[in-house]
Amino acid sequence: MLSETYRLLHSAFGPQHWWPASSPFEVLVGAILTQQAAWTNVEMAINNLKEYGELAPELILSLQPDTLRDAVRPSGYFNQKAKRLVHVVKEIEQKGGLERFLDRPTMVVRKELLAIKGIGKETADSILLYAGKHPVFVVDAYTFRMLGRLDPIRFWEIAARRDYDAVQALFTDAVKELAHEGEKNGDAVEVSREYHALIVELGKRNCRKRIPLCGSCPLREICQFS
DNA sequence: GTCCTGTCGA
DNA sequence: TCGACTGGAC
Repeated sequence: MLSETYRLLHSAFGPQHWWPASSPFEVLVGAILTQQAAWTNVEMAINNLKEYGELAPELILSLQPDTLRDAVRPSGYFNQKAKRLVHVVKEIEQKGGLERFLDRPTMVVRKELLAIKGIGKETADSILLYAGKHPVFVVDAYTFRMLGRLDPIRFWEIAARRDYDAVQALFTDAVKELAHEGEKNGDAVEVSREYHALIVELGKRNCRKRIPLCGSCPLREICQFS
């Protein structure tokens, strides 16, 4: 089911080459700024930050609080996000810097990320998958929505409950299948990166919240909602 | 369940 | 003019 969904999305939308960032640290910053915000707004915020220099831990920690707040303003929740950024960057610098922090067993890093205020499961998994190369699946609002519509009998409950772990387990199995289909899909990291990006694309193009566009949806043949 | 917030498109 | 946006903390 979810393997077929991947094939349909991939052949309709093509490779997404995510995350749109030029360094692991930029992924970290973007992962925090994109919480409940449109990516176009996050790009504005990141460009603002780059006005002050190379996007690096030292830059975040050297900016005055109100300067930082104004820079991230376009991404919304700017008071929270400015503080969140500083706190997260401090924590990770204390642990030896992002690269070294990430270069350890997946579940060890994940547990430490979740212990940092401002990082929940989705943000932690985004950082693991796109800043590091850890094979974890990122579940977001688009994923819950797609599942709840695709097969309400099976998925409505966990989607309505926003059961992150249950949904992640479903996709982890699908990713495992896809990664074992020879060379064509790539390994678990590649498939997970691509799959999440494709679901986001689906959420924006077709599986929209209020007015879904089912007529042109790549999943229309297997979706109960259409 | 509620708060936090700017930007864009229907 | 309003809903939606790759959530998380309390």
